[in-house]
Amino acid sequence: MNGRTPPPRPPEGYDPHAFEPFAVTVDLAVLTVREERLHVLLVQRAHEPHAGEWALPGGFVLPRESAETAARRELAEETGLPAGTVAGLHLEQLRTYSDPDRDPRMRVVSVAFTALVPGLPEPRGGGDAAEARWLPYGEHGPLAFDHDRILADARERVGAKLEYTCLATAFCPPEFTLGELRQVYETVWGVELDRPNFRRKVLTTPGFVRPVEGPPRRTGGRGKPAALYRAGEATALHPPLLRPEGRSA
Amino acid sequence: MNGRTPPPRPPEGYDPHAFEPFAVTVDLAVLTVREERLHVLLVQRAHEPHAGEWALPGGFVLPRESAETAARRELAEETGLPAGTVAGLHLEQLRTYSDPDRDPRMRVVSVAFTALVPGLPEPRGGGDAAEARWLPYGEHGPLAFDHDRILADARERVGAKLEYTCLATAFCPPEFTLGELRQVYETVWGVELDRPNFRRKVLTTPGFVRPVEGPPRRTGGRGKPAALYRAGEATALHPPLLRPEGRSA
DNA sequence: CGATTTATAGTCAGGGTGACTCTTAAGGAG
DNA sequence: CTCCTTAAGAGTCACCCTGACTATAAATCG
Repeated sequence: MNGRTPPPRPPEGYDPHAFEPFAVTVDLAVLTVREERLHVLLVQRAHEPHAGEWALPGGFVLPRESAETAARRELAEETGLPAGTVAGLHLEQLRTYSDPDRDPRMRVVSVAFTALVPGLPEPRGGGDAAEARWLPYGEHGPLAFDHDRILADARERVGAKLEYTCLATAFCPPEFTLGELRQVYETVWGVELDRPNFRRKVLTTPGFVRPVEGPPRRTGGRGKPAALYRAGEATALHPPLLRPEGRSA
Repeated sequence: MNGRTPPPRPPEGYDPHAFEPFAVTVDLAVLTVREERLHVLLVQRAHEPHAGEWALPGGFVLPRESAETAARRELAEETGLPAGTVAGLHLEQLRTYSDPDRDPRMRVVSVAFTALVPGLPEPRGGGDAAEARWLPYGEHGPLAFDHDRILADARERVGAKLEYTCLATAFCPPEFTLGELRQVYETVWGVELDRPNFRRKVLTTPGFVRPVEGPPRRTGGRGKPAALYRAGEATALHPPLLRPEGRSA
């Protein structure tokens, strides 16, 4: 904003229709961990341009919406999740992409968000998407527009945030085992972590997780049953949980 | 972006003038360390709304500009710095503010940037600003629009980035002493750091700083002359340099 | 049943950090 | 000139966190 007079070209006053308008959209990089792999929610575009290609879900910001509101609305529309569930999801602004040529039709500025979801509600492909699916990160052809870059930025941001926040619990269901939590780190970072050391770090960080009363649960698979935990009240991680080698995969 | 059809209301096709447009602006939180205090570059608004009030510098994104380009252009215009100097400055996208009511005139979405500058070129108040000045952080009345929030977000972001990046050198002139570098941390974080420990940490982090050949320089004030350093090639800090107590001032 | 897999407990050495002391080299006050 | 103040820079020491590693318990699978 700013009370500046509008841009010199075109030079008129404040008539909203007097100069070339910008369209504002949101794009969503929705990530989840599924079958020990990082997955992304993608939609197949129904219209030109880039019809038939895969893209991040998203859409236009409505006249009376903030970008955050629009992002939650689009997320609910595209995934078919009930609005109540979407309201509780971790949604974070990533950055804004404003290259003048990023959309061939007109000037479109897009505010990108990152969403981390635990369960895997199979999407329904509502709205303008021909189809919506979870695809393993990296196992999709080039995405439409500049979505490959947005997605890469999202993954990098999430990987970095795992180091110094308690964000990893956002990938897990309400009750989870330490093994599941460790899986999140290993999947996003693309590394293997030492089980006992990871356990010690998580349990000695106050407020990271809270144990759940009651009997342990069988993971359904092999191995000794693991205790269940819930996300704690802490949001930051001091000291941080650094990934093994400076950079991620 | 997204090839979605434009929003249902108004429901037309892709005629850029057919629906209510958004204006897109940039706002700049330009920070520096001056006389052992954090300072912000502010401008006094010349026009309504909020005429006469202090605000962050910024302005409209032009039709063929990206937000980053617009931010550098506005920074040069408002501060009077030569374009070459501005090109080398550290400029980073903070986040985008899109509340529907943040500007009373029309729908304005603003991409906020944070800039860190070393020296203190006294600004000239060009452009639409009645005046431009460096003001100590916090010692300014409420700012126009939602600029107080933007500024607070910028300070928090910068404080966090000092922990795990080499960003602090962006506050320093090309050649600086470790005392000046330490001042940056102390000023932004609002804490006192142990001199020997800070020195050890900086010097043992590969690529953080590089010593400058030649004689040491007198700081002009009292105390033993300090050796000079330049910024190194490293950008990340592994392990990080954590502030004493979880949160900043 | 034994092999495998995973959870969980525990040990141990090394590195980084916080707290601290000491010396050196400037400027300022008398 | 001398003493005091200030800050740079060198060095010590103990503690905590971490990575590497071993061991045990409890489940599934063949």
